Amino acid sequence: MLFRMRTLDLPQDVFLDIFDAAPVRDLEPGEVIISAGEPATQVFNILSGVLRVTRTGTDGRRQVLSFLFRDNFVGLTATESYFFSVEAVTHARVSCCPRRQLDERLARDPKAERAFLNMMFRVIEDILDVVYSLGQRTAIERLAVFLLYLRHWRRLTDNLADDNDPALREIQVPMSREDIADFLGLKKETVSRSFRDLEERGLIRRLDTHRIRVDDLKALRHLAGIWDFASPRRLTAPPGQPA
Amino acid sequence: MLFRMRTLDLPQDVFLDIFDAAPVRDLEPGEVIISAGEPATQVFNILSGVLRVTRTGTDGRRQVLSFLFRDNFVGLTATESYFFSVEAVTHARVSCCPRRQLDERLARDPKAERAFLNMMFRVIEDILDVVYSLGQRTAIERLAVFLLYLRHWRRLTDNLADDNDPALREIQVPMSREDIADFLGLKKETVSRSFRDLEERGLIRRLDTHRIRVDDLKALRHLAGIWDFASPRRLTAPPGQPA
DNA sequence: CGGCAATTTGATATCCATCAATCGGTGTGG
DNA sequence: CCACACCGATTGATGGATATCAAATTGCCG
Repeated sequence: MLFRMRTLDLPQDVFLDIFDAAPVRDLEPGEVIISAGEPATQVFNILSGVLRVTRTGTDGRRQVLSFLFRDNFVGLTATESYFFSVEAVTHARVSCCPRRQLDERLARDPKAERAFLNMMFRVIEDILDVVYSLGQRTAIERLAVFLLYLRHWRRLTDNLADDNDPALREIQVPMSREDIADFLGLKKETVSRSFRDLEERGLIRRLDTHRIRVDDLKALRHLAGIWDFASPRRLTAPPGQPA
Repeated sequence: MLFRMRTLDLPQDVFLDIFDAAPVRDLEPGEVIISAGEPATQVFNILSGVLRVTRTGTDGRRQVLSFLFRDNFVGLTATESYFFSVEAVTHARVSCCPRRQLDERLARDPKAERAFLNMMFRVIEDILDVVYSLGQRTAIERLAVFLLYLRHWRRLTDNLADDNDPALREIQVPMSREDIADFLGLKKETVSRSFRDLEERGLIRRLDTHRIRVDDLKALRHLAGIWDFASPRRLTAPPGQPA
């Protein structure tokens, strides 16, 4: 499915080398690389840009299952066909590898398979966070979590080890309000209003549609009920940090 | 995390034999076998009964992440400690195995590891169904999906290969309204009202609190927007069935 | 600068939550 | 066996959060 390959704290790239020789594809915003229902023959590794994984019901309701960032990958399924679609949100570069090749690699190399398995656990834990958000959190709380999620991925893609790095005072929001809404189980108008609420409460400042300045990170984290997305996930401030 | 070990269509029990010699524990309703935060030292295989996997926020909001049925198992995590709790819903029997033993088994036996990996994919797909439900479906639709989900598990635990088996006209609902609510992201009163709505629409009949008769399975499936939970998951009726 | 699409904002409607009362089954003690 | 108490479920009345519909504004691209 969708994988998180990059973390600040784990050895990585244990099997990403299958993508080394793979062809690279450049994607325009909106371009589709996986369509629900097609045979699942390829896996992709994201080199740059942001993509979205979606599932759309017969009545047109769409759920964004995940966004994909650098070094994430998609495409592996238990079934013979994809049950989700994947499209570019921004300009993006992905490398494409036949699924068979990954299968063989995993079958041949126990270490790779083990690494893969561990990442599956991470993925499950990530998705369960989403389940908790959708089930229990209010609109503004979901948005707070989402902003921290974007901040987290910015940290990973840009290799910013320091949580206080000044670059992290601004959060890049590459996707549309509608994408955010479909990810958070809300409507785009509600997302807009929740941004305004966060701004009125003094937690953030909207610089423009796709750039948010964080004015009160502590309060944002408190509202989100989560400290960060690093693993192990912290529900409270790490020791040494002001709670 | 939480695993689906039993399906109607896949070879199974590839590595469940580690549980053969494991000690068995009998659980009273409400009894806890895993507490969030504890070191993740054990894995469990459910022999009978129903359990729930929950995650509770610091403010007391609780999300039921999953229910567990026969031949499901729980306990493996990417982290050193559990980030969820597991309690018995009904009387239940589980067999308990040191996590280390499972780890070693998977490390030693590539076939087991591969089977494990495949089931992880199933789990992810199941959870993504939940994500879609929580994000896009209304209360009554979520309940319709939930009833089909219980029906599906009844089929698996009782080995009812025939989808039209008369035993499946009644759905057993072992958990409380509050458990259902916390699973579906609703409140218990809303669950009650949605049951009544389904009854007023003629789709079901409440025989008693924990037994539901299905009067119009086709309509229930249509409302749920899903045909069944078998894999590959069908969004429409299988060929040969009346749509 | 003009025009289109995305976003924001406003007014209202709907769905679900909340608060409160009643119902119904179960177990206990008289 | 019945009265009572307790707990979960149901139902009712009301409130609040989010959706919907519509308009105004902003941003973006030619």
